[in-house]
Amino acid sequence: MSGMRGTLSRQGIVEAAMGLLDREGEAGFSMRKLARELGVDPMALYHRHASRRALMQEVMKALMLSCPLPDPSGDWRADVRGLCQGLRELAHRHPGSFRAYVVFEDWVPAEHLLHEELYATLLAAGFPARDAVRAVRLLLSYTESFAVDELTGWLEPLGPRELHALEASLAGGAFPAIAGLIETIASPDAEADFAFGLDVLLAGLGQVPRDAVPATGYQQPK
Amino acid sequence: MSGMRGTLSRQGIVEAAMGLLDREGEAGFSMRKLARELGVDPMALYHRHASRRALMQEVMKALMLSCPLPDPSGDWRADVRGLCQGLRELAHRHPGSFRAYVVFEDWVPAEHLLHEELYATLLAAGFPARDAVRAVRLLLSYTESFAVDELTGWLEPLGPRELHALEASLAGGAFPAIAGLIETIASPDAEADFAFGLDVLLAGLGQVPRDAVPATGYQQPK
DNA sequence: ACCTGAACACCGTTCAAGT
DNA sequence: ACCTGAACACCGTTCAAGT
Repeated sequence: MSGMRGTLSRQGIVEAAMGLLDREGEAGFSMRKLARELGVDPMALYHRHASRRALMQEVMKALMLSCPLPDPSGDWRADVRGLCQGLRELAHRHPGSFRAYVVFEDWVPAEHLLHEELYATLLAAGFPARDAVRAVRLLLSYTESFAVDELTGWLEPLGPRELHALEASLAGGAFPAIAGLIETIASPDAEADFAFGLDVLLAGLGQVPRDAVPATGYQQPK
Repeated sequence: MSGMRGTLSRQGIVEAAMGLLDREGEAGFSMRKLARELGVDPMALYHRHASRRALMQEVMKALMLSCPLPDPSGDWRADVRGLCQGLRELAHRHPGSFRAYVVFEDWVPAEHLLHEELYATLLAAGFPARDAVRAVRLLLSYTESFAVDELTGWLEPLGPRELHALEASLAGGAFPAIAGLIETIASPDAEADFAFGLDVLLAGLGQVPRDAVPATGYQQPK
């Protein structure tokens, strides 16, 4: 892209933007920096994308189009787990873009690919419409929050400096519960913690809809 | 604050910053605009707060200090619900600051007040340390995500323009599950949806830790 | 001790001009 | 048709100067 003479393809700009975002984070991203990397005048970008926001939408689209979507297995719980895990892997592959995606206030049709799989899985498992919509919101916001926490470093063991800062903030004894949990807080385990959350959600989803009586005749998924 | 001659108290700046943030959102906030509102030179602010980031930390502190913390009732589920509901109300009261808080990458000791209540509640309910820490992460990220979605408007019924945009994005029939759920997606109910998610989490939390072996870590229940 | 104001190195974006 | 470059209205922050 960078060396191509006079040619700034729409897609080339989007890929470069995604790379810059992933390398430097949203705070480190700017249209001017992107243009510098591509070796063009900043305004050349505006010929292909009307604004920074429009370009961001294209980046989000590219991001969501590259979200892994494992094939259905027949077991809805396994499928839900796989789809959430795929989204989490996307976050690991594209940390800056993923973070920007989660914070971004617009939606983008490319999200439909993942949503469709989740909805289809839950509907096939017998969830009534309302519960399926709520469950998907729950699963996505869990996975997105968890992944963003990972990217921020909140699921890595605390270093001595961070541990000391935490201990210092507890001085005075006003927070006995936190103080008693300090070793646990200091030693998270991203894989096990993520699995725990999914298990809680799946267990809860298997229980709660029982009392909902939808028009369509709901069977509790087992 | 604005008219006080020559006096810029630390707290006055923080309150004005919180107000500006809530009124205009993070994108609409700047040190210069804040100074303009306070009727001082932008650099006067730096005399009290070393940087925008430091000021933001003070805003986050003030925000978390004003989080409602309902008294314990003896029923851990009710207490968890109340604490999450309090956090959600904080978001409604301080939309811009809350959003900034969720996106903010630093933590602030004032968060301990809410965390302590949640940890104490769960520990008293018999949760082992590891599960309590995981549960608190789960409950907080659920509530924060939900509240941010509310602030973004994703829990208000879709207007005709938005509905049309969604329908247009489904043209071609590639997303039958979404298409079938369109009316449900278009008519969320913030109160009921929030309660549903809490019910799922509480039901799941009541199930999952039972099989966990506290000392060694988590084993997946079947 | 506290506030000011010029200055620096940035932003996103508009617009007229170049090829 | 596509790119450029000056310009505008912003940023956060440094630093020397004022009171």
